[in-house]
Amino acid sequence: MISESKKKKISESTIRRLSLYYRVLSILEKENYETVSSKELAKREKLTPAQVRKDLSFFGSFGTRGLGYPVSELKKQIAEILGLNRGWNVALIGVGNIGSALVGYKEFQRQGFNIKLIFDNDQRKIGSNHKGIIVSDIRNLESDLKENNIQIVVVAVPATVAQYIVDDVVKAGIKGILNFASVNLKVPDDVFLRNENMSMELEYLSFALSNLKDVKGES
Amino acid sequence: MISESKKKKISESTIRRLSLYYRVLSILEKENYETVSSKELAKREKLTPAQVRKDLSFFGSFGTRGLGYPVSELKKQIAEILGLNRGWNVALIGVGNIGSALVGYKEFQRQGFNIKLIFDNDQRKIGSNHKGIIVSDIRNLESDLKENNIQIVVVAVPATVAQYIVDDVVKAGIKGILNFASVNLKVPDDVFLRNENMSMELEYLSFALSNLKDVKGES
DNA sequence: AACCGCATGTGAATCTATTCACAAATGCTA
DNA sequence: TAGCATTTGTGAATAGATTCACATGCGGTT
Repeated sequence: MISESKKKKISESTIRRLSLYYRVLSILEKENYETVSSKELAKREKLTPAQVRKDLSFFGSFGTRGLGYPVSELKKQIAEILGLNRGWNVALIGVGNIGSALVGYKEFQRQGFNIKLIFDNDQRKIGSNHKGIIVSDIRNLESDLKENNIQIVVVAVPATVAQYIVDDVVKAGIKGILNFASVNLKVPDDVFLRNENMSMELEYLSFALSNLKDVKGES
Repeated sequence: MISESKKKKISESTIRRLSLYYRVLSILEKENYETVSSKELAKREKLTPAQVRKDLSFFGSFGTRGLGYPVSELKKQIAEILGLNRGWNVALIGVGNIGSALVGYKEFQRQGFNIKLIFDNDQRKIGSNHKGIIVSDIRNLESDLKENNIQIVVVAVPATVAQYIVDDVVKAGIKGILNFASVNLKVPDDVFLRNENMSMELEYLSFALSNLKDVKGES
């Protein structure tokens, strides 16, 4: 909101680091820090101070020379940038292994992601109660998503059906999708799709352990 | 094993893309493709042909000019590079929401990651059976890890205790750790730590949806 | 009110990753 | 076996991200 002509494009890495800063700031706030330097912030997430300052500088100048950044204020600013304090209506599709875990995942609520609807196609699951939410029939997907003003959909269905599901999700006008299925989904250009590929990090470990020589480590 | 003096360091992005290639090749193999071009491979994971060729070229030359890459052979080669066909003994710590989901996550076994041990500190969970594995007492962590020749540990415990757990894991001589707790863990330089931060992707979506203008989308 | 120490904010320099572009090699066909 | 259509493999060029380095400005102190 601050700068009106922001034509600079922010890199993905910067955004991901904002998430990290946000997390650290939450902790610092609890530890009653008033201010924090880029040096300290960097140390806590194993980054460099210059990186921290550069990242933040894309969005404004939040610090005070000689002092550092005001913890609570900066946290608020980053929440604003990331859109975390507006609250998001989320729907989850698929109540299998991963789906069930996500329903109970506290971290999501904490960040303003509220799971409002859960879908499945299994008659035995439909109607059952998961943490206070009744599982809906996938056949009502499109209308339910619209009626409940859902903004983000989390897909946790088998890879074989994920594309069909996502096609329907897109039809319902959803613009943000988080996919846990291990498959590359096609969506229109105006839909944001992010993939959570849990095997990938294990495979990275596998590679690192198999090639100890030429690898640094750390995510 | 092929080249002896591989002093070139492979970038993290390249390794992550190898995972993607591996996934596509598995599918192509099932679809009975004999060969595949860098163009087709690229299309299936929304990358560029040059990127695919460059990535593979770091490890050798697997293709045939004019023809493309032999699907099964390349898949085998990538498995070798990533260390996927040797099989890994994995231990899971924490049988909460996420931990339970991971025990049943088929994708892991498929890639050669075999969960051999499960730990928890909750007396009600210890001794119980999860998909054929009896939950062990966290107090036996160090000895159990050693006795069972565990190579990779997956940490799915609350953020507040994750560092203590990891310290013990490191003491047991484990060199590969996958962390699901939302906290930055400290480990020695010779230990590979990867973080799976599930909120991060949602936060990215939140940012993208809040700033539709200056964002491209896609993970 | 002048000084000192500290830490930000940011252009410039460097380093890294991606893409380009083309020579080299292969299979196929006639 | 010669020619054509492909597609690899890779240096060189480009684009992008990170780090450097320092002028700038703030707070505290005397």
